[in-house]
Amino acid sequence: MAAADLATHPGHLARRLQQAHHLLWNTMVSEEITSPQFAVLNALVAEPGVDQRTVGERVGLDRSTIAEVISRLDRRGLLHKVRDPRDGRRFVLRLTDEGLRTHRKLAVRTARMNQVFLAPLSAEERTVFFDLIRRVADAAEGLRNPAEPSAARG
Amino acid sequence: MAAADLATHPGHLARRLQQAHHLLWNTMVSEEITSPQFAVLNALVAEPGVDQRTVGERVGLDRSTIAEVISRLDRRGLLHKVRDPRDGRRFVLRLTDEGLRTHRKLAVRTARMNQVFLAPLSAEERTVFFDLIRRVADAAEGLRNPAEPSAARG
DNA sequence: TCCGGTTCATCAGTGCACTGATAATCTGAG
DNA sequence: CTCAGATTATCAGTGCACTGATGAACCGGA
Repeated sequence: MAAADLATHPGHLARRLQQAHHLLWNTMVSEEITSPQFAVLNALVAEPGVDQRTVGERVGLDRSTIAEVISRLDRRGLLHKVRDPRDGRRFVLRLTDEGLRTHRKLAVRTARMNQVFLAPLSAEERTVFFDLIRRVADAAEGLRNPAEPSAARG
Repeated sequence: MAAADLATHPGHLARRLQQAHHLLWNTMVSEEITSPQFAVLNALVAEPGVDQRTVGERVGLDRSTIAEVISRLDRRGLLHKVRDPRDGRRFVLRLTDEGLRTHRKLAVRTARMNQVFLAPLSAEERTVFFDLIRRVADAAEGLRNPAEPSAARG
């Protein structure tokens, strides 16, 4: 078995794509707030008052990672984290004014960055790009929980 | 500015794609050797005796990360790292027999995993998938070093 | 009321990934 | 030969990401 060509390895391409994105993010969006952190702010704009686990589900982060991201946002004063009076296990999360301002500012820059990032592709290609990646990612995630609704479609 | 739909954010998709890959890798290839570690082994099969920096360049990892990955492979006895007698700054890297065996074994499993990973796509779509990702990643990396050979084609 | 099972959050451990600073080494100009 | 600048590797610091183990809280049934 000789050396393989990494250019045909989707895992390697996925990593390169993320690195490329990270590079653009740092230069065009923010050096303070990372992309996952923005995703959390965004999720809390859409659903104020949800708990940590739910936010993790929305943005695709596991329980440990989401805990760290949220604690950083908390330390920076971008969100509040208060115990749910109706369920002592949960924390209810809500953006502060500062968090809301930050989200607004970064949302604009993020849109600009996405334009630059996707500039090499035509409008059509972008649609395909999203579609293909989503299909591959969805399928792999589906393998994790092997068929929940067994009665859904015989 | 309301909440954005992350499904149209390439950065978010890139992260999800990598997570999906990580999941499959762990279950189908190895829990010990990670995908970046395999990439390093693979690079050393292709070019035995190169230095650390060059390997990093081949697999797309920066100087710090490649140093850590290599030190882990070294600790596991998968490669040798000896000072270059002709240049005291460098280390010459070479796979051990164990490293070679590991690469052979994982190369087979990696090929199988890639089949499963790409199963949702037709042969045509896979070509497009690779092409689109590569173009986006290349373009973003190109923005980092703005035009090296200024005299090449003026 | 108590008890078992589930859920939410945290902690410990490991590994990838980047930047900026530092030290050792090499190289070329003088 | 000597010094300045470039190159190679390391270290410190920060942050994402996962698993497995632990503890607190909830919920349903006996």
